[in-house]
Amino acid sequence: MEKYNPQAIEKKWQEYWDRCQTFAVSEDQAKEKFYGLIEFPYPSGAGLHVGHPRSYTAMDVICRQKRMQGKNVLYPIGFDSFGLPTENFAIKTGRPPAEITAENIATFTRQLKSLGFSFDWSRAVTTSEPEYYRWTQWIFLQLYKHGLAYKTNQPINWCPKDKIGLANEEVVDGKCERCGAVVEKRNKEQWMLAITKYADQLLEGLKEVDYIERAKIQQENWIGRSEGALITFTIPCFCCPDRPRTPGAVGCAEDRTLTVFSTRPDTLFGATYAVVSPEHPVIAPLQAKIENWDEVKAYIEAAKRKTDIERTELQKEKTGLELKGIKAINPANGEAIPVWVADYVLGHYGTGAIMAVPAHDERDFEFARKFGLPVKYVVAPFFLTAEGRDAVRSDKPTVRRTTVYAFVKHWSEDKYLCLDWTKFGWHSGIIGGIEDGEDPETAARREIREETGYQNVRLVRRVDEEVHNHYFAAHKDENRYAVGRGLLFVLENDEREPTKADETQNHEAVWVEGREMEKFLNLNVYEYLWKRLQAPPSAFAGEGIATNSDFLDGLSTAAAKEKITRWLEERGVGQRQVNYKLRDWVFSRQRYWGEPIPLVHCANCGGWVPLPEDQLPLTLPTVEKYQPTDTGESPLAAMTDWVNTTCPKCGGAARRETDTMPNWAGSSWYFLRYCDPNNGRSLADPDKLRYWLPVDWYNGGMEHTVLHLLYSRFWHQFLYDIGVVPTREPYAKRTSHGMILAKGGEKMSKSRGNVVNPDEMVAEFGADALRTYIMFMGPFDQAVEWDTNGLVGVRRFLDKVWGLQYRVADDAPDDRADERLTHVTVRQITNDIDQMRFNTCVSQLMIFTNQLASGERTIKREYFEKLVLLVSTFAPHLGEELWSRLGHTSSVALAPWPTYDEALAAADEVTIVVQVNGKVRDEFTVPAETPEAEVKERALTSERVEKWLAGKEPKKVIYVKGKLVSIVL
RNA sequence: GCCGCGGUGGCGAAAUGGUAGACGCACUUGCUUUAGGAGCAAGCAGGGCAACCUAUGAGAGUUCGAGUCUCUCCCGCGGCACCA
Repeated sequence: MEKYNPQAIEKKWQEYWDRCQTFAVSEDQAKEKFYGLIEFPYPSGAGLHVGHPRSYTAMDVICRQKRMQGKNVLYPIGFDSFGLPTENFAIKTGRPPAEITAENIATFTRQLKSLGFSFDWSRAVTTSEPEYYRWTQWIFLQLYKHGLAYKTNQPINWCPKDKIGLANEEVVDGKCERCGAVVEKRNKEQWMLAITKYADQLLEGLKEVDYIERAKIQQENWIGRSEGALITFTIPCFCCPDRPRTPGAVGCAEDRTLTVFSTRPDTLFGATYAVVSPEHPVIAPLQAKIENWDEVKAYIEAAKRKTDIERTELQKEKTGLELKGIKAINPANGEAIPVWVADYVLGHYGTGAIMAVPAHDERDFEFARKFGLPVKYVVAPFFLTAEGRDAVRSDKPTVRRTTVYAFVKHWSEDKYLCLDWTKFGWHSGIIGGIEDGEDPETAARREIREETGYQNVRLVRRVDEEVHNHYFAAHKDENRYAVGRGLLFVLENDEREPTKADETQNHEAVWVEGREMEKFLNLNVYEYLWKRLQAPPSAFAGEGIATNSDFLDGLSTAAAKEKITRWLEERGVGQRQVNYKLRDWVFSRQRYWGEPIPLVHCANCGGWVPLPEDQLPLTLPTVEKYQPTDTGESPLAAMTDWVNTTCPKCGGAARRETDTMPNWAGSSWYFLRYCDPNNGRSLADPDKLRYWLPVDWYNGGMEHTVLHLLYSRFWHQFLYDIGVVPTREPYAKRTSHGMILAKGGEKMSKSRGNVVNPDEMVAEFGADALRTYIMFMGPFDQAVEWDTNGLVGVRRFLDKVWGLQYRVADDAPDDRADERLTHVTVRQITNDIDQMRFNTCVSQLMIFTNQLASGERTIKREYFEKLVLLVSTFAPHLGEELWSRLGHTSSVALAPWPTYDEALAAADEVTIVVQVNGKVRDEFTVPAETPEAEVKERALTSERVEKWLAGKEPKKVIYVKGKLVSIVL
């Protein structure tokens, strides 16, 4: 008997796959295709990380299964080879990035091949190769020609020490990733891609794809769509002070306007001040009229000087300043409100100005409290009782009432006077109607006296907003629409008069402990008011019914939004507006190691001229120094003979663009190139794209679910719109793997010295053991900690599988237990792979193997063959070796996926558990098809159960087929 | 603060609302072995002599029955972070 020697067999089969091109595919119309994709690696100098094989093995298992199930499987690989680490290494060593990249790719290739992935290596792409980036440049030109690429002055991250523009990814906590200097904002001309034009499409497309929920949510949040309205306030002139402030009226030519964006235009009547961001253009022209200009100027300048770090640190405490002498006229009611400047309002979102509604926005509320600005409630929380005995009845009239809801605290103890309505099942505080001419406080005092007899109360606190409540009042046999106010009193002493019988016939006054109140109260209005009175004052940001809002009164938030927006539009002082958080994509990098932007600037032609497509690729020239120049331009800018060129349009002198593209460019379309990697005429042949697209299943890291996914979807949707690709969405399905952490739950990193090297693991335990262990570690989508001991255990399992080959005998006797477990296992693996439940797959394979290995017996060939087929997806080299030893001459990767029979997987006997009052008291085994009555009878007559029955007659006996009998006494 | 994901033995973890802890690691005992990160057999949540009892972050609820469903809270991780 030979020993399992992974090092030998793994090498043997890797050479076999290379030689036979086992995994090379072509478009085969007769077969159903499956396109599995993993994020291609960035070939860093550090080599492969153990995190890479988690994703690659998982997709490899899936692809191997699909292949065995008869699909034409494309599982490609490539290298995302433009990037900063290589460039930084080049700057440090003076070696050309292309050379460094080639070395790193060689290392990665060796490492990837040593792990036995079923990649189609013949399709490998490298983004830094001119044959590849020729098409990246081509796509850019299409974007440019369709008006989606433009150059603009844009603040960028500037490192004052390195004198270089930094990409967002290079800024960590507001500091330069490399030198630690605090990053400044500087304006620089930048190429931008108008991804915001695709915001709605990108959002819409998410509905038709099968992405894990959190990836969708993150994309939605990033796009950040919000619907609302632009509302124009007037900043009136000073020349005609007596002019009446008619809402929406056209005034003097000296009037200025201030337009704000709000998602809650329904709260317009609650706007008590307006705020502009420090960079808002309305401020400067008003300089002469702002009485405290010096102060304002200083504030604005201080805000400009603040770095990102300071802004985030100072976030807790809001600052701001009133523009004294300036007022803004609310277009809805003509009210003049103060205008403030504050940096809690962002210059780049919406219009850079807001109407502040402190009653209904937490941030405005906080600001208003700090600066003593008024708070006006215009939305009332609304409770509609739709179910139960208090549900509004359509056959009864609704009566409108104004009501007070009062809580009365005991004079010394923490308990409250409440009403217990025994007949109606209500638990409330003191409640009563407000009579004509009464204010809520007087009404509450009167009700307290009438309903409880207590005489002396003192008002402690009131809830500012109205509360609306629509319910059926059983004691009056009518629906009530109650508009109420909440008040909290404290009882001063125990002076009490007798109450009239007719006041108290329905309810009884009771004392309830403070901590019991939440449980005691069972009417939603009271529960709400109780919580509101316990908590510190705050804004009510929810939806409800408009109040104190003139013609909006009584409307729901949705209806009020609609009505006010139309009203504003009719008067030309507002309009519907959709806003996005998403901003255009900064596409320039002042770097060397990226795709050159194929444009030239021609003074004669008056601007940018694209290179003709037949002149692509515009190759990256060889430079001597990779160091950025003093001006912060790309090293390319120093190459005058490259920069100075002729204009393709007019033939005159022109200058090349020296910015390069960001790292995201090449990875935004690589999955298209895989479909036709050597095409010299187009980025890929349309027929091939039509065959392979969309990607059926794309797995990658959570860190790429926002930017990479969004950028590549944007490019793809654009390419769809111009007819280059056949599908609107690139990826039909997207999943994500959890990270592999070092022992102790830390991230693996060179500086911590806790990096696990896959090469060492392969050398010691074999690639198959490593792959299987990585799949066994834990749930695929969760972070897991590395533990080499676990790898030892998996290696033992593979040893055991290996050993089984010597037990196979064609004359082995039938064994029902083996047969059943074979079918159960095939069924489970078949289903679990698709659910990415790889850890339970491996468990099941272990259970199956353990059973076959148990005892001293021979095993049937059929069962072992099925085991080998299943194991081959996780441990392909071992699978191939055993498969060939079983006498097969073609690759196990191309063998048909094993089948199972539901009937043979079913148990012949089942264990029935007997519960008495929910506790397990006995169990017994019966044939699977035993009738219910018989099982119940056996359960009820079992000796152990009878002991618990103690002669009592069961109230209920529940039977769950094949599982349990539950007896309720 | 908001959003998302988690919390189960010494550890990684299993468990269509139906016997909690499958499978693996570590550990213990025995056999075998010149040796081993080797093999085989048995044990392994806690308490109790036992019958049994108690256990899935805490507490309530729904249910004949809850790790699983509902609510409230605590803790950990990840993302966003004044987005009007």
